[in-house]
This record gives sequence, C-alpha cells and structure tokens, in this order.
Amino acid sequence: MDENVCIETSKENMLALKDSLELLSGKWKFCILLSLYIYGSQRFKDLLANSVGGISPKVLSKELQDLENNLLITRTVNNTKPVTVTYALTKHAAETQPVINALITFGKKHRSQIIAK
Amino acid sequence: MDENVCIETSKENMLALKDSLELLSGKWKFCILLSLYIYGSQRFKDLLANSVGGISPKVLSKELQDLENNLLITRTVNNTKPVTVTYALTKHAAETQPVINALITFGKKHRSQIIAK
DNA sequence: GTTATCAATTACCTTTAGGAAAGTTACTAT
DNA sequence: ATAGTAACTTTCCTAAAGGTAATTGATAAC
Repeated sequence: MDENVCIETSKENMLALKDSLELLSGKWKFCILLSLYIYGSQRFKDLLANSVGGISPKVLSKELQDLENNLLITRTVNNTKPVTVTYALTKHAAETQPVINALITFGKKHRSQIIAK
Repeated sequence: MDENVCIETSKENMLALKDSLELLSGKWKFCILLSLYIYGSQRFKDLLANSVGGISPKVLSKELQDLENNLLITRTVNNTKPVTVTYALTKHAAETQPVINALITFGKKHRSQIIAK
C-alpha cells in the first residue's frame, strides 16, 4: 500500500504544481510580485514606469486584476486628486516569496551554466 | 552608495527572474521536470502516457529539446529494438528542485485560500 | 477653456503556445 | 507481405498572450 500512497502523493503534487502554474505562469506576474516585495506597495504608474519595466498599461491592468482575484494583492483607491490607486501584497502573497527567491537563485546559476557552455 | 547598491541588486534580481521565466514559464516544463524527479529517468512514451498527463507528442518533443538545450536534461538513445530514448535530469537540474517544491507548497496553500473565500 | 494627471479601457493587431490527427523512419515479429 | 512499436515530425488549426496606440472620465491647475 505504501507505493499507492506514494503515487497518490505524486499526483497530488502534480496537481498542486499545475494549479500554481495556471495562476502564476506568464511573463509578468512574478515580476509584479517581486517589485512589490522590493519597493513595497506602489501605485499603478510606479509599477508601469519604474519597477517592472516594459509592461504596457493594458497588460498591467489585467495582471493586477488576476492577482487581486487570487488574493495575492489588494487594491486601494486613495483620496487624492487626481485619484491614485495603491497596490499592496496580501499576507497570503508571502507564500510566493520562496518561489520567487528560488527562481532568482536558479536564474543566476543558470546564466553561468549557459555561459560556461 | 548603499541605496544604489541595493537598487542594482534589485535590478539584477529582476533580470535573473526574467531569465528563469523565459526558460521555464509555460504549461509543461516544470511538470516534465517534476515527473523526472519522481519517477527517475524515463522514455518518451512514459512521459507521454503516464507521468505528465495530457501533453501531446509534438509539444513534449519540443519541450524536451528546450530542456536539453538548456542543460537541464540529457537525451540518451538506447541500443534496443525498436530504439528507445531515455531522458534524465542533469546535475544542473537540481537547481530547479527548490523552485518546484516551492510551487507545490504554494499550490496547496493557495487552493485552501481560494476555497475559504 | 485648454492642458495635465492618473488609472485605466478599447480597438486592433501580431506572435506564441498549444492541441489534434496523420504521416515518417527504422526496426522486428509473424 | 503485413502489422506493430518507438520516437518523433508535419500539417493544420485555435486560443491565449501580449503589444501599440488612441481614448475615456474624473479632477485640478493655469
């Protein structure tokens, strides 16, 4: 039976992996999250211009909505003129930090691997 | 100067993150790697039918080539009739394990978060 | 009343990812 | 000669991701 338990666990892990990928795969989500880690909560314009680099307003808007729907960020409209909107990480978003750190570590090591080739 | 050092590091991290995503983003690469972790080296047919689940031969072939070009797996043609081909993780691929584990952990926690909502 | 700012949204388009189905090559077994 | 197997490859197609540029709505400053 131990083998079946093991196979079950493997399938569970594969499903959990696929869940994560469905949400976080793509060019921008991790970058937005990293930017919010580094610089703290930010306004739309800051994310657009400074921190992420290269993203368009349309795509940024869509990605932020996805992240909000999945409880990883909060969206706060401020009482300023003109209106500003602040995006911040939720507590739950802390769960993505190990992923991002691991991706950064891999990215650095991988670069040297490829150069060495 | 400390602030500039910090900003430089941030940009470096963002680039490393983008490097990782360029290679590993998408529906299948992490699944293939996880499958090779769990079940060890496998043949094309095994990856296709059993372990990953749902991938087509065309896509599997392309993903395996990408991973091989990036030194994450090796491709070995065996002396069998008919020919079989075995795919195995390289030593360098071990660097992706923390990413995958973190993604699995996040996937599980995220599922309960979303259900609770 | 014109211009500017912020946070988008809309329309349009191109590129990439990915899937389905059939075909290919090389070999073996019957 | 025919059928089967393994590892692909090819063709064709759709859907999703992502980019560009212009526009919107609310507000305020000049």
